Amino acid sequence: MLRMSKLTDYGTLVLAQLATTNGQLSSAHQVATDTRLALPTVSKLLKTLVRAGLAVSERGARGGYALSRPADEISAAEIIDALEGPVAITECSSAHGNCELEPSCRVGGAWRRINRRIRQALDEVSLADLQRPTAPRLSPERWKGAMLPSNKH
Amino acid sequence: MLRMSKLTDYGTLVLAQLATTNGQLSSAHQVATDTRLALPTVSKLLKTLVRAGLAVSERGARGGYALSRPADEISAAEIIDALEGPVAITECSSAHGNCELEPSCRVGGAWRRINRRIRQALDEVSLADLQRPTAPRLSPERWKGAMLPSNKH
DNA sequence: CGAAATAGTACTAGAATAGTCCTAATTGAC
DNA sequence: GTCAATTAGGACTATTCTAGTACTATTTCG
Repeated sequence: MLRMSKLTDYGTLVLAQLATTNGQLSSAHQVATDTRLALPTVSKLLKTLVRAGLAVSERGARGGYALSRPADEISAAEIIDALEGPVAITECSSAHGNCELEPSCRVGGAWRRINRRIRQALDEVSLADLQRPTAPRLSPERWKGAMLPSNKH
Repeated sequence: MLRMSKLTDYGTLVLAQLATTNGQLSSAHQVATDTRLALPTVSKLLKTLVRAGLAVSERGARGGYALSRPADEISAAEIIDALEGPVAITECSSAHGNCELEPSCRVGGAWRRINRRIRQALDEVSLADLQRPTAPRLSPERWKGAMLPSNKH
């Protein structure tokens, strides 16, 4: 279905959450609560995001995470790159040499063009754009009402 | 990595092969030979493509497969739809109601917009274009801007 | 009838994904 | 200095998805 993994999706939520704190540190626990995702998952994602340079962290008792840059300087493409590697709809879209069929493959070039256009679309959208709701924004009170019965995981 | 499955990739090769026969029937065996893919795999793909309406088949001793329409009337989006279901980079990109987080999700709308653009890119490319790796038929200017320096193939 | 071909479906093995858990390192507070 | 809170890193497991195979039934030509 040409889709991102769930973790990438969750990672976007995590980043969007960090974008709301205006540079202040949030603990993994805090982020997990706010996004309603399981703590271990959020923790894993945050580590990955730090390693990818999209977030920064501070250790210790009052440590936590924050965005490494303003939300409008982080693109959707970067987020996907960070969480699932380079965008490539076919295996041969990004790198050469892995495909035995390549010498006789007549369609590779076109997929690469399509890939580039997808990449372009993802480059043009920033985290700030992702955060910006299209529909009227829901108030925090409304979210509480939508709280799930059991947030186990 | 935001990618299609291998089968979709192979399916494109299979369709591209059918597009070379000018409406004449090819047996699964023939297609497998020409594409260098395994026969059972090709066979499975062809069945799927027929069910999706992209190919037609004729049974019996001199049966085989052919495209259901001219190659320039089959879009990349249709091929992906046929082989891996609707294009949807996130689970909530195509349909509502499956995501528990949706009530509190602030990024869904934006992913849907991105999804629409990707879909658009895939709609604009036909099987005939896919087959034509070096020279896209429709307005070459459209592609030139996006050309990267090291674009072999 | 028998050979050649597609149709349909069920199954298996392997890979990738999602998620959890444990231990170490770091920092602030008392 | 010790304790508690927190991130870092990695190992591990369970589950889901994908790719590929196999088998049986059906159709058609000669």
